[in-house]
Amino acid sequence: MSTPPYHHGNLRAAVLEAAERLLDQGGPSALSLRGIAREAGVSATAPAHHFGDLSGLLSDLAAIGFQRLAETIRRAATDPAPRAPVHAYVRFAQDNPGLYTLMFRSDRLDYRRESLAAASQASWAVLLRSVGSEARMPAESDLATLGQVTFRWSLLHGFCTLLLDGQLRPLLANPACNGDPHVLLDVMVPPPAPVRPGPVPTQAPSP
Amino acid sequence: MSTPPYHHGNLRAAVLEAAERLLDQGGPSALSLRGIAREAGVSATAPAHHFGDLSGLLSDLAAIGFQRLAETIRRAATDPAPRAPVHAYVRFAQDNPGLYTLMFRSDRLDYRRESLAAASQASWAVLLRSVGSEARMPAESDLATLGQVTFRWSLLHGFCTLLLDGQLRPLLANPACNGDPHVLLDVMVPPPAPVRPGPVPTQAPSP
DNA sequence: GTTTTTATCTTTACAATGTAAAGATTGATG
DNA sequence: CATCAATCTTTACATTGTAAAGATAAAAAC
Repeated sequence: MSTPPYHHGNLRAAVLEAAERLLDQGGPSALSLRGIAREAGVSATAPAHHFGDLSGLLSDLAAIGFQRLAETIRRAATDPAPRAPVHAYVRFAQDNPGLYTLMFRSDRLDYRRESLAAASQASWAVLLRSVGSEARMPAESDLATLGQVTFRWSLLHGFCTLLLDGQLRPLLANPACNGDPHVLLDVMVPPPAPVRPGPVPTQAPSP
Repeated sequence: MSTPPYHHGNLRAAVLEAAERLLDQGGPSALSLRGIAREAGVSATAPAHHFGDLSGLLSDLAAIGFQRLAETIRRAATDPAPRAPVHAYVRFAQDNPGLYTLMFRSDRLDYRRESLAAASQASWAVLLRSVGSEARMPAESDLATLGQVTFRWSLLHGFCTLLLDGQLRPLLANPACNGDPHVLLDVMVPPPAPVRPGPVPTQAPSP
């Protein structure tokens, strides 16, 4: 058997893959710099050269998560079913519980990182477009649009967070749910969900 | 100056207070078993005898948080303003960011703990009552009630999580918000919010 | 083609953490 | 008073993040 070469070649990608593997197995708490290096088959301090420190590595991983989530929503938006994006969002969280949790654990991330800031901002564009806004940044929108965006994201993110945290288990134990979160999701999400602009039925009037 | 007595007296309460002090200062990531012991002025392994391990200590602290949150909602429910509980919930998260974050970080908590399980279950009762249900457990409710509960909690929890995580900063930077999350909250929360049962306007019909 | 530089990876080292085990102290119990 | 049990301390060990210095090899310079 040949010893591995001193220079890995593309350790950066290998480390991110190793990290995601551990993330899928043991959740965010299983992500240690040394553990990831071990999984990737390199020395304990090798990743530091590529990512700076642990929060740098996790931030790049979270950035990948935001990119994938945005892509998932973008793709689901082409589905004729009006609530396809909603279910796609939740399914993303279900399919990638560790990654989704990591993405919103700001104490382990560094939002000054270029990669994470860009990916996060790109998610905003997708979100704004989903409520019919042409703006690319929330700062350029009017209050009603902000309300819609906040409403949508809060509802979905809250649901996913509670779900992954196990807080919805008592609800899902109810026979009417049959253990399926999407049943709960269907009775929770307000029905019309206009994709294109127009009057906002579930919105409060301006004070 | 007299040396402190070998037996503290009520170290349990002192440790919890020390923990909350550190939590308020540095967030959940500042909570280490040794650091808490240091803050309480005892040896590093003293808390272990009262709480077992770190997750035990944090679980008891989170349980206190759930009790306080439930009490906050209960008190706000007597306010004539229909949306008082909503604002009270968000204000609780704003006033206790570390505690609120800890309460929903399941990877550091142990829900098999009596204290935490009881406090969490008590929160359910309050939540169910807020939508007019008489049930004390979600398992006893019908699907429509579950939908309402899930809707309310997801929306509020999602908003608070995003807020504390800093994800709403781009929105709050919008001049219309004036940096106040409650402005955003007001345009987000659906208006009628019936406290007592009746037809549910923002709810989807059964499929 | 040889030398120098630079990026990449390893080894070593150190402080901090969680927790297990054993010992010290003290209030309670008989 | 003697014994016990609860409480707290000391000691010890494996693990972590990360800084510093050394080894290796690819790339660049000549």
